Amino acid sequence: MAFRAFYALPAENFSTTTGQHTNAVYGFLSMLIKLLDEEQPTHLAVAFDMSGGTFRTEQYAEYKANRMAAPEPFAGQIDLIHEVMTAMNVNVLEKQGYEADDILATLAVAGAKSGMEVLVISGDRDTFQVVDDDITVLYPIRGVSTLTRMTPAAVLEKYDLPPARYPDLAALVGETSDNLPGVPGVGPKTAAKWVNLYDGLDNVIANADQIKGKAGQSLRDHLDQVIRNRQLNHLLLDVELPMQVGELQRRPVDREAVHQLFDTLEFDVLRDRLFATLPETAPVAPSPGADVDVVALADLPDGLEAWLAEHAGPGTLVGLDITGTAAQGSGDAWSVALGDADRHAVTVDLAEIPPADEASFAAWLADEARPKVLHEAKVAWHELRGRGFELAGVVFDTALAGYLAHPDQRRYSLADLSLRYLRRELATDTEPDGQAVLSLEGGADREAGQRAATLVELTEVLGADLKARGGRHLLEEVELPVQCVLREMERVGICADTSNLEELRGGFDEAVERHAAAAYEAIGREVNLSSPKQLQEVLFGELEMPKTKKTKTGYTTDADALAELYAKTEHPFLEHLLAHRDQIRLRQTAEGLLKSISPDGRIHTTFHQTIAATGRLSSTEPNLQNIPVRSDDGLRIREGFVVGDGYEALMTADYSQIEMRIMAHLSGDDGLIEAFRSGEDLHSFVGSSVFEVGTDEVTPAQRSKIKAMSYGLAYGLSAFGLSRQLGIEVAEARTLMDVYFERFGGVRDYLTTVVDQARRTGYTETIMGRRRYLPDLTSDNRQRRDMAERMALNAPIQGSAADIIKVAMIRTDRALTQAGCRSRLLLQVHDELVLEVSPGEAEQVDELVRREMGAAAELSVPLDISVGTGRSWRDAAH
DNA sequence: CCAACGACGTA
DNA sequence: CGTACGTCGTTGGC
Repeated sequence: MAFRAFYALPAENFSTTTGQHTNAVYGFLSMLIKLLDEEQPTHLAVAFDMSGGTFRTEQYAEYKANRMAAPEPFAGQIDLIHEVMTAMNVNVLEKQGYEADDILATLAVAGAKSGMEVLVISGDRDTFQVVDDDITVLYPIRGVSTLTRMTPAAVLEKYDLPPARYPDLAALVGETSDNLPGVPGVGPKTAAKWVNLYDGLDNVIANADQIKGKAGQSLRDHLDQVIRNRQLNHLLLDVELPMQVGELQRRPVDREAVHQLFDTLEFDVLRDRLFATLPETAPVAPSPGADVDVVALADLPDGLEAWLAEHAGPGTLVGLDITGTAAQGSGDAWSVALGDADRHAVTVDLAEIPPADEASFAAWLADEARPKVLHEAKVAWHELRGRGFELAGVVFDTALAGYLAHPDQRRYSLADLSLRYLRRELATDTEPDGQAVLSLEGGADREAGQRAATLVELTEVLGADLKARGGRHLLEEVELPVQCVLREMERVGICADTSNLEELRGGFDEAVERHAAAAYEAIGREVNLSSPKQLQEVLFGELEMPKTKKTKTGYTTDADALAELYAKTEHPFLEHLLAHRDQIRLRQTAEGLLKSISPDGRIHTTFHQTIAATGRLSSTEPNLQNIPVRSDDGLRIREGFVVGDGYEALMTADYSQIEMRIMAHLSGDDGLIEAFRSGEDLHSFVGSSVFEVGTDEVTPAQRSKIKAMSYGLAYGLSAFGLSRQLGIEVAEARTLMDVYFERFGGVRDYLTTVVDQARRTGYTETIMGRRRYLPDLTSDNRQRRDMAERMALNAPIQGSAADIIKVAMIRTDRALTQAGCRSRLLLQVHDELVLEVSPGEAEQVDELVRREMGAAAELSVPLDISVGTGRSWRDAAH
C-alpha cells in the first residue's frame, strides 16, 4: 500500500522543508486514518515485508526478480511509516522469510475462525484467495484512497470464480508484477472457463490432454510453469507469529509522539484528521457539570455584589451565559449565569432579581474594564437589551473563535467546542422548540452554570489554538468589533414602504395568473408550473423537445435551458413558463418582505458571522443580501426599501471591482496594477492589451469577453466553462485564456502558487491572515480535488474582500460616532454598505464613508468607492 | 414531518 | 466543467 501511495501521489508535492519525501507515508496514513474512521476496527495490525529472501525466492530464484529497486525518494519512507506506527501504537508484524501477505492471510483466517469480521487491506490480488463470508479484502483501484470491497460475490462477479479458485486462475494467467509468466494466449476468461469446467486447477492439469485448440497446446507446453505459479501464489495460513489474533486490540495512540513526528513530517492536515477520528477524543468523563460549583443567587447570603467582588473583579475573566430569546433585532433574557476560572458559577433569575442585585449586575455588565467571554455575544446582547441591560467588555467569543479556527463547519455550538477542545461533554443547549433545558437543582440552573464556567476554560484552550493558527488578531481587531456594528444594524433595521410593496405584490400576482393561464392554453391542460417533475413530462414527453442537461433526477428545466429550448422551438408555452417563473419569484420576494416587517415599520435582518467559509457575512430572516437588482421589476422591489422617519436619505457606498483589485494586489502583476493606476476602464484596458488595440477601440463584445474571463479566473474557471458562458468554441476560449495569461503572467503565476502553497500547508490565507483549510487538495478523487483547487483560488480573493469591508464597517461606525453624526449603517451586501443619513449630514457622511472605506486596507492599487444617495435603496444607486 | 432536490436571487 | 450564500415549492420517505 505504501508503494502504491508512492506512485499515486506526486513526490514534489510531498516533501518537508528539509527535503524528506513523504508521499508514501502520507498516502499510507491517509488511507489508514480513513479506514480507522470508517470501519472503526476493534483489532488492528499492519504487516511488513522484510528484506532478504522468502521461501518463494528459494523455490524460484526469478520470483519478483523483475522488480526494480525502489526509487530513491521511496527509500527511508518505510522506516518513517514504522515510526508512525510505533507512535500510533499500532501492532506491527513482520517475519523473516515470509511476505506481509502471508501474515495477513494467517491473521485473517485465524480471526474469522474466532468469530471476527475481518478486513484485509492489500494491493496484492493473491489475498483474494482468503475471501469468504467473514473476510473481505479491500483492494485499491487507483491510488490508495479508493478501495473496492472484494466479497465472495464481488470476486465471483469480476472473475467468474469463487475466491478459493482465484489462485488457480492467477496461476494460468500469470502475474507480471511477480515475474510469474502464465500460459501464453490464456487470459482471465479462458482460465475461468477451464477452472469452472474441470472443477479446479488440479483437474485442468489432469485433463490437459483433452483441451483442444491453440490454447490447449499452449497449456500443455507450459504445465510446469503453471504448477510452479500455483505453489508460489498460495498464501501461508500458519505463519508462527509473536502475537495471537485476539491480542491485536487497538491501543490508544501516543499523542505526544504523534505530535512530534507529525511536526517533523509537516502533516498538519493529517494530524487534524487523525485526532478527529480517535475514539479517545470522545469524552473521558461525561459527567455534565458535576465539577462546577453552581449556586442560585437566592442562595447567596451576601447577594451578587459580594459574589462579583470575590469572583469577578477588574481584570478577571468571567463567562456569561444568557437564557433567553432573540430575533429580528430584539430579544428578551430570562436568566443569566456567571462562571469563573475556578469553576464557580452563580445563576440569576432575572424575573425575580432584587433591585440591589440588579443594580450590581447592570454596573458590572456595562463596565468595559470587567472582561467577559460569551458564546455568540450578539445574540446575548439583544437578549439583555430586552431587559434594559447594556453589555460591554466582551473580550472573547467562543463561537467566533471556533469559526476562525475552522471556518467550514456547519455549526459551532458550545457543546461541540467543549467536546473538541476540552473533551468534556456538555448537556445540550436547548430543546428543539428553542426552550432552554432547565435542570433546576436547589434553585440553580446547573447546565447554565456549567456553560458559564466552561466559557472561561475554553477561552484559554481555544485562544491558544487560534493563536497557533494566526487568527488571534482577526478575532480581536475584526470579528469582535464588527459584531458590535452588526448588532446595532440588526437593531435599527431598514424602513419598508409597505403600501409600495403591497402594490407590487398585487401586480406580480396578476402577472402570475396571466402567464399561468397562457401557459395552460398553450399545452391544452393545467400542470403545476412549479414542479420540475411535471414540466419534464410536458416538455420532453408530450412536446418531445430535445433533452437538456441531466440532473440527478432527470433533465434540467432551469432558465438557461428553457431559453435555449425556446430559441429552438419558439413554443409559446416556454415563453409563458419563463415569465411565470420570473413573476412568481418576484411575488414571493415581495410577499416575504411584507411578512418580515416589524411593528416599527422596519425590516430587521439577522447577520450571521460564522457561516461562510470564506469570511463573508450571511443574512437571514429575511435575506437582504439577495434583493433583486438586475431586472426592472427587481429594481422596483428596491423601491420598497426607503429612508425612515427623521432621516434625510438612504446612501449606498460600494467598492468597485474589489475582487479584481485584490487579484492585482496579491499577484503583483504589473499589467493589472497599471490598469488600475491608469484610471482607465479596467476591462477595456485589459482588452486592449489582449486584443492589441487601443483602449478606445475595444469593442463591447471584446470587453464583455474580457470581463467574464477576469472574474472567471478568480473562481477557477476552465476553458470549457468560459466557452459555454460566452457561447464560443472551447478552442477559442483556450486561446483567449492563453493570450490573457501571456499578457498578465503574474496572474497565472499567482494562481498556480496559491494552489501549490495551499496543498503544502493545508490552507489558504487572506491578506489579513484568515485561513481556510482545504484537505481535499490532496484527495485521490479528481472531482473533489478540482473542487478544492477552485476553492483555493477563490478563498483568498473573496475572503480578503470580506476582511476589507469588515474593517471598513468598523472604521465607518467609529468615525460616525466620533464625528457626532446621527447617520448610521443599515446593511452590508458583501461589497456595499447601506446607510441612513440624518438631515444635514449628507455631504459629511459622503466624505467620511469614502475616507474610511478607502483606508480599510493598504493595497498596491487604490480602492475605488462609489457613493449615491436617494429616498429609496433604488434611488441611492449610482 | 422532514430532508433532499431543483431552481434562482445576490456579490 | 466558476466561488460564496438563503429561500422557496415539490417530492418522496418515514
